[in-house]
Amino acid sequence: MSKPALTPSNQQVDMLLKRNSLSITDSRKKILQLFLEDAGALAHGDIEKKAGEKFDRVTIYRTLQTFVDKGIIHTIPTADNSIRYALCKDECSEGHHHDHHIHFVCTSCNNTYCLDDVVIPDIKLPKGYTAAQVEVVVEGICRKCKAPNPLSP
Amino acid sequence: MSKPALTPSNQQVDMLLKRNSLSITDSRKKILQLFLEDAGALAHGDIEKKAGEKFDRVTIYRTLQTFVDKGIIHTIPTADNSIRYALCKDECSEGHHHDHHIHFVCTSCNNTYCLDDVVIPDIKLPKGYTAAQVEVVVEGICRKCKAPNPLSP
DNA sequence: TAAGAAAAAGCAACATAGTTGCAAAAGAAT
DNA sequence: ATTCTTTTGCAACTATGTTGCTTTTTCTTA
Repeated sequence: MSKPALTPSNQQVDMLLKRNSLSITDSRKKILQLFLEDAGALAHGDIEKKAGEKFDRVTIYRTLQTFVDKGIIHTIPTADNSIRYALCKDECSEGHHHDHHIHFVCTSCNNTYCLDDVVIPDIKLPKGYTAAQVEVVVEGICRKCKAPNPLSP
Repeated sequence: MSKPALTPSNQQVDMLLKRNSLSITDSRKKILQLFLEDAGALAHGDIEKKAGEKFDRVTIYRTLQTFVDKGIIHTIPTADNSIRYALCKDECSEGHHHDHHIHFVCTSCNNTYCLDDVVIPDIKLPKGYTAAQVEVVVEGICRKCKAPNPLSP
């Protein structure tokens, strides 16, 4: 079964905002809903399009920044110079992100997914280097885009 | 032994350009020298500054793109939405990059280094996902910034 | 080494992404 | 409902990157 894109209830979204001491506004609700509906990651541009020209660009920028600050979403580094955002898991809190999962960018559909179950392996650094955070971005073909080849399992 | 920042000879730079079937121009020589002198990675802005306002912005963009196309430099993904470039090792060729090393971003000096000796470990993806390339970016404190003799500010 | 062909640089204009200050509007609290 | 606070939208601005076209430089070869 693939994840159905069910619309999150208004209450669900409101609760999430309240839990983070954020006032409930149209733009925050709409943007948060977009994240909850979408399995992948969203860039500022995606949101601008999906929100249907309802909100000012600046509002979207500020809302995203607010969500990042609160630990609701996190940024994903990409090679193509566009910041993408995805929902954080519950362990994240204000000013304290724990993104210990890898990010997968599909070169076919151009979506970015958080693979929460894939653990980042230990990286042994040379002497003198201290790691604070490790980001792993894998490029390739995602499950959905995998060619419908009848021979492959 | 650490890499001394010796100025590469003109011939050395010219050879490198010729080997890649690139005509030898002032901007290409200058930019290539900057990469050879610098152990870390450079962003477009860094080059613009270091080149001393000698070249047009567009020329720098196009030169970097040319170098990437030829496999002389490669791009490094960063979280802060600025593309950085670093020299490729010899295995890279036109249209065929092999960046199997990790990238280290120092949060103190803000430099990016290619740690060529650190091998990217195997990442086991969920069923259905196919990896074409894996990018690992480690944030932390680099050797120079940790060193007891703080020479740079 | 001079002349023509090809490539690259420079310029201008445009496009996209992101930021800041401020007034108006919406949300929260009483 | 009124006040206070927060957020929004607007305008203007900066930074970053791209494209078309003309001039200059480099390469070729005679």
